[in-house]
Amino acid sequence: MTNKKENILKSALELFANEGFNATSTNKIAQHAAVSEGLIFRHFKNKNGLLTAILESGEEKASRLFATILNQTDSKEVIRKTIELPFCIHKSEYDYWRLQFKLKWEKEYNNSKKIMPLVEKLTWAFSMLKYEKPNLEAQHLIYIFESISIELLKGNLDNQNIYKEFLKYKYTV
Amino acid sequence: MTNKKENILKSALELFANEGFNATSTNKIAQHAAVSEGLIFRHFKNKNGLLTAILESGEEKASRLFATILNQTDSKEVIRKTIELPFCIHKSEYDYWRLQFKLKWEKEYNNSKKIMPLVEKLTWAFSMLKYEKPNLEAQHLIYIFESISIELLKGNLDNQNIYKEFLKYKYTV
Amino acid sequence: MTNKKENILKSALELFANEGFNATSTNKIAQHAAVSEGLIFRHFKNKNGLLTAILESGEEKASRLFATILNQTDSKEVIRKTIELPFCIHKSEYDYWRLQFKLKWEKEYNNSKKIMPLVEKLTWAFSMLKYEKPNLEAQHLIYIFESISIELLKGNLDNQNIYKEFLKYKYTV
Amino acid sequence: MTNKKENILKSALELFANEGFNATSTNKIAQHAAVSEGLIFRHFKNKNGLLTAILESGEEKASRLFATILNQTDSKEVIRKTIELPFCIHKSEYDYWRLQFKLKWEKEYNNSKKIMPLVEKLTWAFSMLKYEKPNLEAQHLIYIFESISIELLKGNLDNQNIYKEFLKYKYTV
DNA sequence: TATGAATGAGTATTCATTCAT
DNA sequence: GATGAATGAATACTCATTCAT
Repeated sequence: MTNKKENILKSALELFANEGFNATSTNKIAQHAAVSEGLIFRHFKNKNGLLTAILESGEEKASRLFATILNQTDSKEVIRKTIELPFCIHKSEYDYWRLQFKLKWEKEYNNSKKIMPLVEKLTWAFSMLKYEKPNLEAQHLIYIFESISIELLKGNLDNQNIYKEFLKYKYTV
Repeated sequence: MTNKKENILKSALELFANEGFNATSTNKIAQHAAVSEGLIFRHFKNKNGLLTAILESGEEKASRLFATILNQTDSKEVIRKTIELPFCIHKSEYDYWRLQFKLKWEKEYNNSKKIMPLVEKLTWAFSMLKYEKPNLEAQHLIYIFESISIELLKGNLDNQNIYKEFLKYKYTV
Repeated sequence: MTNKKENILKSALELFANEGFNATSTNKIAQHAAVSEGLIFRHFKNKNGLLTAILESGEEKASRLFATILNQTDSKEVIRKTIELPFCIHKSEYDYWRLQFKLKWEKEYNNSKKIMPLVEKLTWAFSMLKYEKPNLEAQHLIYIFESISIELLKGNLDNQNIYKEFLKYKYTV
Repeated sequence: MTNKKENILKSALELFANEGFNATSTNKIAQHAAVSEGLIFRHFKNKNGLLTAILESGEEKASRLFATILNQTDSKEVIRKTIELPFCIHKSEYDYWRLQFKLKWEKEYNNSKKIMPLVEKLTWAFSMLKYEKPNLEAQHLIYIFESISIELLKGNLDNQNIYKEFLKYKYTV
């Protein structure tokens, strides 16, 4: 991938994540990436193509993140890793995830099915640990997981570490 | 308030909530409300003014919703009401709340302080019930509360009732 | 004439003179005059009608101004009065005259014929005073007259009094 | 400069000069120049930028015009050249100058200081010629100069040549 | 007489996209 | 691969004007 193409992807990600897809003009992206506006269309066909490219290039990242949990064989470890996951995301990837969460509000991009493997793994973990209603417990933890993520991505991290410990204590992991 | 003005407010709310603020043109709103585009600006000065008007007219609704919890004197009842709150919202008000949640992603509209009274009330409730870390428990429940709300507003209500009962059971309320 | 109608005329004159006819919206006039926009159209049919009304209501003023010169029987006095005329205009009438001068640049309103009687009177005066080319002298003085007027209306009155005396000295009047 | 950019400048100058800045819509300019409306904004940022570009591109023209007088070393020649200047302007530049004179009525564009060097040169010339009040004489001639210019630009050139000779005779130049 | 709601055409400007080079 | 000129449709917003009350 050429330097300029990558610049476009980076700039677009940053702008889409912070200002929103619709509020970001291709002109702004071009300026931010220091390339001509035409180049965006040469590389990505259109603005939506650019968004798709960003999302796809992040897909791998996302899979790798989940994989660390899905590969776990110890049930307690599955829960612990799930709780810790949002805190492990590197700041440099916040833009990508902020964009993902924003897009969830648009029907076309609401790919909530991606989290299903994690739900199933958690269900398995909770059933191993003899929780009464493992699937509801899994859903419960996912909800908490999502709220933490949102809070972190919005920059409200005040006492999140204390809360993380609180959670681990609650689940004795 | 004249009929047409109200039409504009209704149409705009619906469109902003479903398509997003930026993605909704004033022209589209006018057509949807069956009024001239100019009328929007005569009544609300500009597109942002229209958004503000929508938000303000919903403010009251929101306060009333929270009030039912904040007035509670029984600690268990506070928790039970909090869990049930998202399920009590009438479908006709979904648009308003969906808009609110979408806007939380824009810095200018992130009024996360509005929920503070509820956090405090929950802290009080948990401390009354001798929970070890009442403020963390409050934050915890708020997180769950927000995730449920998001899920409901997005239309994923499949087994939410079962989950609600699960939660009430968990908190023995 | 009702109070409100007069308010409209005054406000419109002020705004037309200072911001220009095209740059002044009827809305602005209405606000400035503290009346409803509709009233403007009730009284003057349309924006152009308002301009016409202003111009007509000033016509009389203008005629009276010129009359003081045209009635003169002493030739020297004619010249002296012509030189002094621009300086005699009351500040409160500057708006009217500024509007007049601005409109001269629009073909439709270029009524340069209004000054003809003055040209003729000056020609007469100069011929009485045995000037070689009285009609050219008249035209000459009119040019000076107009430049002074423009300068005064634009607010460049620095040393205009000295210049006035200089002129009177030049014409020995 | 591309062909189309120049077309825009030419069309805008013509329309601004004849119909006025406010009365000329960018749409009209685009049609007149046979380009898309968007191109105006790509080249000049906004309507005001277009005006500025026109004015700047004429600046040079103006300087060159004045220079022929300012470089003069013979005092009589200075006066003669000043009198003749308005008559030397080529018809093709009338639009530019008409625009300049119109804009003088708007505060933002009233650059009356540009004529100062000419005033000073004339003062010098009149003092060389032993006129009693050289600075007032300079101002006087400038006033005449401006009135002639206005008359010519408005198309009232009937007997202007006779008047020009009259002036030269008056100043014996 | 006076208001204020309402409109349709118009305004400057932006946008995503195309294309010749 | 990369640019920059060019476009047409859209955008938020303004305007003069009408009309029912």
